[in-house]
Amino acid sequence: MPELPEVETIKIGLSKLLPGKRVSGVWHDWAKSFPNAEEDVRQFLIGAKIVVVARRAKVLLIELDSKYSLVIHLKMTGQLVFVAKGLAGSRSKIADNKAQKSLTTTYELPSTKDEVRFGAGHPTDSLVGNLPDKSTHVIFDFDDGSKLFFNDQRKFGWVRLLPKAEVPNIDFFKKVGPEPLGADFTAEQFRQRLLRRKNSNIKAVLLDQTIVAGVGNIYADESLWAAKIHPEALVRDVPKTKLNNLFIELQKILLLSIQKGGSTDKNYVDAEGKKGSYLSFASVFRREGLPCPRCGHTIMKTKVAGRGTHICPNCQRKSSK
DNA sequence: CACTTGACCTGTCCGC
DNA sequence: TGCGGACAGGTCAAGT
Repeated sequence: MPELPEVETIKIGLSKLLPGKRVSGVWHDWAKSFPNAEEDVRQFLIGAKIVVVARRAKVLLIELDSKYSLVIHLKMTGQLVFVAKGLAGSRSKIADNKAQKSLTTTYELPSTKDEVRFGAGHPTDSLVGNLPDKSTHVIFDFDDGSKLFFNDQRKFGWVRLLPKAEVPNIDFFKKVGPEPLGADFTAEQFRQRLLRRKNSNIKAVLLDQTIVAGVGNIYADESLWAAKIHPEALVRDVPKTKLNNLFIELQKILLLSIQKGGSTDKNYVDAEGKKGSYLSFASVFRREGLPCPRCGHTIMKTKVAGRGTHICPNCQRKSSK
């Protein structure tokens, strides 16, 4: 679920917390979460100091003062939570936590759907003190006693330690498209890139990371609603003015979401374990059955490009001029 | 080659 | 109450 605004929020948070800290230990319990942990990590990670935290698309980059960087993808349910000295559970508690299910419920996030949607304000629930839990798969220890937890309920996400020079050469970075909020990215470029897949439905194209980076299901649905485009419309059939408008709306939505700390549906939290409040501003996402904020028609949920898709059937006509 | 579907995972929710 | 199955959706691999 972390899309561009969520990963950006984590980046902003970690940028205030991590630089200057030196890695003093690393633990992991799931090989796929940290594929090169066994051979390289202790040798190349321990003792290194964090220099800078950056983001590209939905990927986080933690640059070290050695020739290595940590490259992290949270995929659907990944979390990266920083906990200051003394506030986290001890590492020896992991076994207990994992063995005793009851312990994991102590921190369980409330079902955020209602709370976020109906406006409890910016939620401040924190995981501090309850980590690690059974979704914790990697722990970094720092020299000042603080820790960084990589949690992932579904184990789709991963952490990699790569030589800095190799980072731009991994398949994902070679193929990924431009940043939608990049200073030099224009509506014209956006339109031309979408037209590379002019025979596909526009939602599939927005989700295609090689066309534009960082857009996932939430912001695809929200931006298509804002621009009044049906998600199944073929790119070639969408008028130029609407594609230009889609660019503007997408940028506005991404910026608003970053400002609100991202979207928390179930799992996402920021670097300090706090949830984001963007979903309370969402117009269609996870709002099926509720009235469209623009015209009052009932929002429908369908499936497009293999994804759950939310539309206003009145605002977003399939055969719109 | 363009495009779609399946696999990776596990917690949650729905119907029986 | 319990259980099976559908569902969630980012990305890569495999299939059409």
